[in-house]
Amino acid sequence: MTIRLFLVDDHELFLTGVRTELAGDDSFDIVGSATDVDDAIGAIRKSEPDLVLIDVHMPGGGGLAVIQNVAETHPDIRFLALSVSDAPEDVIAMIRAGARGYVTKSIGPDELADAIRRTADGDAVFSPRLAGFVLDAFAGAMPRPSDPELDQLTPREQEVLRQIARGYTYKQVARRLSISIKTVETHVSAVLRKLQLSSRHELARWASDRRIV
Amino acid sequence: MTIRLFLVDDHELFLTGVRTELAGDDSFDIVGSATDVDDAIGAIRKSEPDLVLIDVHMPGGGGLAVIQNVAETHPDIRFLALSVSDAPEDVIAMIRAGARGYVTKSIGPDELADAIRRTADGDAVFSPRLAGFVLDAFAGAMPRPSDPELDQLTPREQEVLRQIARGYTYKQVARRLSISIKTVETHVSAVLRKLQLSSRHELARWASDRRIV
DNA sequence: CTGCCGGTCAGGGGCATCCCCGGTTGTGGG
DNA sequence: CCCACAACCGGGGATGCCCCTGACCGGCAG
Repeated sequence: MTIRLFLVDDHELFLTGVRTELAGDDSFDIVGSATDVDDAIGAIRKSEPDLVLIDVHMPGGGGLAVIQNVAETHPDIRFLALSVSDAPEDVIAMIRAGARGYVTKSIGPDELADAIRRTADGDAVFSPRLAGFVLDAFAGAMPRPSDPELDQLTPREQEVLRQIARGYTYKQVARRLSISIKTVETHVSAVLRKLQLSSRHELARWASDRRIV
Repeated sequence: MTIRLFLVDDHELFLTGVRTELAGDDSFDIVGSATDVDDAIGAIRKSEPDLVLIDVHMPGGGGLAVIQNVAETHPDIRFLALSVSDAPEDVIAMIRAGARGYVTKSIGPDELADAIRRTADGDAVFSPRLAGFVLDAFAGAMPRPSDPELDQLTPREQEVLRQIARGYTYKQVARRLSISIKTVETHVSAVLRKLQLSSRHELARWASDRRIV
């Protein structure tokens, strides 16, 4: 059984690469390709492929827009995301939109062919580096990457830390959390001591380094 | 006269795309390719191509490391950077390292062929979107992007701003610049007023947004 | 010569930050 | 039952931050 494949990527050269590499394999039938979001949506609806290999970053909304549009009318079409990015935000966004797999462009031709086959079969395929964190992210209601630095803070201290990192003064934090200024000071002192920092400025840096906002 | 070409990209599929698209054109002779930094350096030294088409972002130092290594022994080999990124830092870094051109991967096959030919001829080739800012950056000894926000600050105020943005206290800034704390306060007040900000926290954010460090 | 501007500095006040000390309440484990 | 701990709340003090007013100097344009 051949897999009817559709390719979407705004880089023509990359498109050519995939097309060339998969040409020798007669288990694939490339029924079309597109280099921008609007073309992709229209052409996929017409050609009704089994699977769409789709780039994440494209002008006009990216792969996200394509998946969301096509899935409304054709929920049976599967999507395999293919991107240079291995950023958690991108992966999460694509999976949420409905992509059944996500591989980075550093993948080799053989692994790509295998990934396509397995995704078409119903598997969820991820590049090795991504697999771990995707499982973390979705296992049991998002139990966070568990930072040992952050874990030594009590829940309330973490809450105060987030507010301070956003630039609020003690007074503002107190009002937002409905506690007294003195309590905020207590928590901040504890946070600074536990994290070996000495001022709210360092704290703000520390937090932004860890994307806590 | 055929151009001896060497390809470097950690994405095999992209490599295939370029190779396939350029195969029909007999003005190019692709003498080799590599998918990582170390292989590239060795293979380029051996094959001595006229021009190297090189990816910017790669594990192990990226295209930068390749150019810097090869240029030491083979200053006659030209480099054309090819990247998904159109970030100024990347462009500047590659040009400084010695690349003779920089195009993004969204380029079409025909334009790529043309860019290679022109770079080999001695032209400096840039993707249209990049051309403007590259000229800005290098015109007349780097006269800064001249931020109108920053220009309304006196030189001394800008100096103090940088120190504050790095997280130093007034006292520390005073010592570092060999002036009194009161003078630092005066400058900071002026900066905050001119930039319509109200605290050193906002100032730190403002500065980090503009990469002033 | 007279302004004007950039850079320097001082006093004083208001508030923010951070630390020290102290305290109460509630929860859960030995 | 007691102890540890999280969360809450105080006083007081040292310092940092930010603003205001006012001042002095040197250079430069009108």
